[in-house]
Amino acid sequence: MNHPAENPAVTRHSERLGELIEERIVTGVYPPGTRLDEQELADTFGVSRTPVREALIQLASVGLIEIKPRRGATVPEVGADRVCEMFEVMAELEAMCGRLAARRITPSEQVALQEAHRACEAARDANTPDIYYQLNEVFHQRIYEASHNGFLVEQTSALHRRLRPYRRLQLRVRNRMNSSFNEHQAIVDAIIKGDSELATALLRAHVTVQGERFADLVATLRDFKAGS
Amino acid sequence: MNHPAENPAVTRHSERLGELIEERIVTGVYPPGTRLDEQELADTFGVSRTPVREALIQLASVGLIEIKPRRGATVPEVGADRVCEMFEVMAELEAMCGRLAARRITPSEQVALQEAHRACEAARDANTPDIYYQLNEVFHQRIYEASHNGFLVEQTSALHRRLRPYRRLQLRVRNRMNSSFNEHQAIVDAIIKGDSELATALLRAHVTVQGERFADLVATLRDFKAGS
DNA sequence: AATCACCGTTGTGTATACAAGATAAGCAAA
DNA sequence: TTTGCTTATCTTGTATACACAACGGTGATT
Repeated sequence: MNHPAENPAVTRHSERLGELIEERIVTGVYPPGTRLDEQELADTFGVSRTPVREALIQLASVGLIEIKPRRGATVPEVGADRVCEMFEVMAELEAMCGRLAARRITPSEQVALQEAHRACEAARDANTPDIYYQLNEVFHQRIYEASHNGFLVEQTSALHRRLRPYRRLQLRVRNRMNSSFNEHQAIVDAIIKGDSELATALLRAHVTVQGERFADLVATLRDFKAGS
Repeated sequence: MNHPAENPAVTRHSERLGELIEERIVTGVYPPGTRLDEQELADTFGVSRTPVREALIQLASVGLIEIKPRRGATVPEVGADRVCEMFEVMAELEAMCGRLAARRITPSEQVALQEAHRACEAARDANTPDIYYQLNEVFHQRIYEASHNGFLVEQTSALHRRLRPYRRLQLRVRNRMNSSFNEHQAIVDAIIKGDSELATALLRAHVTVQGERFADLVATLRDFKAGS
C-alpha cells in the first residue's frame, strides 16, 4: 500500500511551515510586535526564503500576521479591543452553531455530544484544568459539526483557533472551570431538547462571558501596570 | 487618511495579481473546475511564476481556489449546497451587523446610511438594476461599518465579496429590486429607531431570501437540464 | 487483446541570483 | 548640537534554474 494518507509529509513545506510559525506566534515565542525576518526564519527552519514567504502570505491572509509592502511581516499588536471584537463575533457564530444544532443534530451526534460533555465532567471532578481545556475544545467542536453547515464549521473553527491563546489566559480564573461546565450542561439540554432559541442564547452568553473575562483580565493588567 | 491597505500603489505584484485572478474567477472567465497552470498565468500577466504562486496561495487560504500538493490549483466546483451554507452564515453575520448597528450607529452614520438608501431608491425609480446592485453594496457596507466592530466588518465584507457572483445571478429575478428596496426601507427604520431585535430579524430575512432565491434558481436550472 | 512496467514529458516545489526600495549611518552645513 | 542630505547596507520582491513527483504513452509480456 502506498501511504500518502497516513504520512503527513506533504510535499509542500510552506504548509507545514505555516503551522510551525503559527504555533510559535500563539505560544508567544514570537510575541506581538515581532518582526519576522524571512532569511532568519529560513535559517531557523533550514529551508530557503521561498517557502517561508509562502507560509507568511498564508498566515497574513488569515489575519495572523501583517505584511506591509517592502516592509516585511510582523506579528500584529492585537489590541485588547480587537480581541473583544473577535469574541463578540465568536459568540454569534457559536450561537448560530447551537441554533442549527438544536434543529439538526442526529442521534449519533447527540451521543457524541454527551460523551464529550461527560468527559469534561470527569476532568472537572479530577480538577485538571488543562485536560478540561482540551476536552472543552472537543465539546464545542461537536456542536459546530452538529450544525450540519460545513462552511460554518470551518469559519467557527478558524476563529476558535485564533482566539485560543486568549481563552487560554482564562484557565486560572477563579471557578471558571466549574461554571463553564454548568453552562455546558444547560447547553446540552437545550440542544437535545431541540430548543434552538434557548441554545442560541445560552451559547452566546457562554462565549460572551469569555470575552468579558478577557476584558476584565486586560483591565486588571493595565491597572497593575499603572500602579507599579 | 493613511490607509496603506487600500492604497493601490502596492509594490507587491502578488496582491494585485490575486485580485485580477479573483476577478476572473468570480466573473466566470475561469469557471469552476478550471485548472490554473502557474506558467500559463505567469505568461498571461507578464510576470514570473513566483508572484503567481504567492497570489494562488493567498486565494487558496481564503477558500477561493483549491491547491492540492503536486497537483496544482483548481477553481473548486462549489456545490450549490455549499453556496447555500454560505448564505446561511452570511444571513447571520449581516443580522449581527444590524443588531449592533441599531445600538451603536452614530448620527453621521445615520445620515450616510440614509443617503445610501436614497441612492438605491433613485436607481430603483430609474429601473437600472446594475446601478442598484452597486449601490446596494454600498448600503450594506454602511450597515457593516455602523456595527463599530472592525473584525466583524472584515469578516462580513469578505463573505459578501465571495458571494457576489451568486448574488449577481439574482439581478434578473422578477421584482427582486423592488422588494429588496422595500426590505431596505424597513431595515433602515429599525436601525434608526434603535430596535436591534427587529433589525436583526429583518436583515436575517433579507439575506436568507437571497439564499433561497439562489436555491430556487439552481433547482430551476436542474429541472431545465433534466427536462431537455 | 489486455495489462503492466518503464520511460519521457509536464508541471509543481524549492533554491539561488538579481533588482529595487527602505532603513540607517555618516557627513556636511547652519 | 541639530538638521538635512547622501550613501551604504540590508531586506523585500521577482526572475531564473534546478530537483523531483505525477501523468501519459509506448512497448513488452501473458
